[in-house]
Amino acid sequence: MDIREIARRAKVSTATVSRTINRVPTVSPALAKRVWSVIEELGYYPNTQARALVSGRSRIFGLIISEITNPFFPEIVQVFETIAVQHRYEILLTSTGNDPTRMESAVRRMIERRVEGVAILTFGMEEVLLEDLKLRKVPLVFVDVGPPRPRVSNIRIDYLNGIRQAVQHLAALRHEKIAFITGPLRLKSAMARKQAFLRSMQEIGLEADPRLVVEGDHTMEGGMTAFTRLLAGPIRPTAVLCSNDMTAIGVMRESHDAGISIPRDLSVIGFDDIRLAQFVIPPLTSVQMSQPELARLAFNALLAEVEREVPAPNGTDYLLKTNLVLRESTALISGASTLVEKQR
Amino acid sequence: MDIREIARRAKVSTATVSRTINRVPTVSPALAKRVWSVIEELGYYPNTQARALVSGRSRIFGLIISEITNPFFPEIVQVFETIAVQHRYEILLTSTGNDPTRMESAVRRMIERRVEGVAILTFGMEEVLLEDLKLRKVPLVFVDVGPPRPRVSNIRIDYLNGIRQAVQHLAALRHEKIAFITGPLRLKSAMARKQAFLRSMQEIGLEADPRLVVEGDHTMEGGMTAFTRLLAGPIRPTAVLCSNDMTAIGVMRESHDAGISIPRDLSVIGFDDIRLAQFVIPPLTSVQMSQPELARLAFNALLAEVEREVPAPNGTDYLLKTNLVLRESTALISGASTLVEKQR
DNA sequence: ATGAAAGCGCTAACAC
DNA sequence: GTGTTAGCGCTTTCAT
Repeated sequence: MDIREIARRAKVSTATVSRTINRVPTVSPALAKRVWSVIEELGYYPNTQARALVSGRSRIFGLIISEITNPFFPEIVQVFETIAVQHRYEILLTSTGNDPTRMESAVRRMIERRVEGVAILTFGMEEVLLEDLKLRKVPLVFVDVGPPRPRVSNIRIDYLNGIRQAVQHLAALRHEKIAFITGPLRLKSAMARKQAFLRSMQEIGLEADPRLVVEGDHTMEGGMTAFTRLLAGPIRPTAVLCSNDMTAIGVMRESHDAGISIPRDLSVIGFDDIRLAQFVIPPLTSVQMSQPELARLAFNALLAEVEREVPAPNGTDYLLKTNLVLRESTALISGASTLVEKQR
Repeated sequence: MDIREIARRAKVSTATVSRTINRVPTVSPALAKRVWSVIEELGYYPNTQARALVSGRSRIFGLIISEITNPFFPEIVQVFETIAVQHRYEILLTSTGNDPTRMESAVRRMIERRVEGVAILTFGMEEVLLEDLKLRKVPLVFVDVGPPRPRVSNIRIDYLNGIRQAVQHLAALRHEKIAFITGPLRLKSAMARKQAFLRSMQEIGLEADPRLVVEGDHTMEGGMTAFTRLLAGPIRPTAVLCSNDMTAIGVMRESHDAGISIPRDLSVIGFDDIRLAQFVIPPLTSVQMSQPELARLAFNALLAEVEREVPAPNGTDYLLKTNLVLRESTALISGASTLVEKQR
């Protein structure tokens, strides 16, 4: 069953059927009605590959993330997909696991399917592997790390805002010995978080003791290890700020095993505000980097680029703010029972 | 750049280029080499839509799940995708949120893209909405609920095996007042779990008190509510088995708020063994329904159906076992310090 | 073993 | 307004 079959039965040309389906306004209502009724009757659905072939538009966007099993990403995927469907786009999803081989194969698949744009939300720096896409002038959107080029957009994260709030929140609770567990420092995003922490401490005249800044790797296990090192060190922190939520969850886990009660003995703050942060016990205070918002920005960046006639010479920048969300993992240093009130 | 360009530069016909790309063995090595080198040089990638159009094979499978943000699904998506890529398939992913409208739109999109098969892993019963797919003889694979039809396969879950292990584990720890929090009972999978619980209790001569069986909805909030109802009831359970992990996490959360210590005062067991089960405090003992295995079965079912010449009249059944995974949320009823040893 | 050519299902330019 | 028709980029007979 194809467009000709419909044309025959509706006694019109294939062009009219095509116009009807694409809602071209010049089709007379009478004919349109006849065509639609045949379409309904036969349960006809146009063939996307054929449409894509002739129109030169696949209506597919690529979405590259690190790992769908990393709790940071599912919500991004969900929102991205929802918006895509609303705009009649399909998405080609790939988890690369930061494996260059998989990244390469993802790029090949995307080119073969002729994606109209790709969002690279890995926070990594596999930029080189994307040469093939750039060559083809496929619109790209990165987080923080995209090069200044036409058709390459960037979502800039304002790490400082939320981290400053976190530090000031801890300071307000009388904490001074505040530790920071970083992410893998080869990641620009991890480095930026660390810098934001140091700066925030300095701003309020607190010294960020180098012995209280240890490197993690953004996993729960990494958080556990890092916290163990912290405990073994010369200074016992009363609060610890983590470069992401999984790290913070590792700290909570390790604290529990070590008999340290949160928030009574130790205040903990995460970063990202993944959903899981609400589920742990106690619910984790975290610096929110809105995943829905990130997904929305990424999609809109691609869509804007696709629709733009003349691309900006250095791409476009978008800004994503971060904000502290208070829950129950922080308290006054005294260890008194005064818990910080829940925000929600 | 297209296949003609390659043909021209390699001084062969487009047919030869096509054969080379598709590794048809009759192409002479000399020509093949020439063709490949032109392909490399120009960075040519064949256009998938054109191939799909002429070959009639899209090399796309649909994957329908409830919600990617439900921690049960990310690993399934990950494994399904990985296997798909290995077989040069792409996947069209949809979260329906059990919303019939979204289900309908998903089906339409999948037909328009001419998917070669669809895995429906929603544990729901939106079967009616899939009529259009069945009409087109698209291979389908369900969990438990697929009708006996050609080209419709089923993955049958052996709920009893794991739930029996869970009940016997609790019994071995001297628990007798064992509660069960069900899922939404309109779901066949939730009903099957409940039945498995009742039967397991009966098998070992324990009475499943109806007042200890309450309905939840497979969410954390539902687990909290259900457990509250349990606490308000006439009998105080010493152990609670939950229809899924999120429910169990709700119970843990509520227990924490109520000052009930797990596993000292209450043993808790979940179902599904999502990754999150390892992250909560204490790590949750759970009945594992292997998500990688489920994904693998689903993919292979579709692939087998695509490659089968003559479909089995009533589809094919596959079996997925369940097994108890011991962690730290269960203990002897005495409340003594004897913790069950970790399995890993 | 290789090439010429038909055609997959659709859109869009052009003609009326 | 509506129809005719030439492709979109590829695979696949059918000749040779």
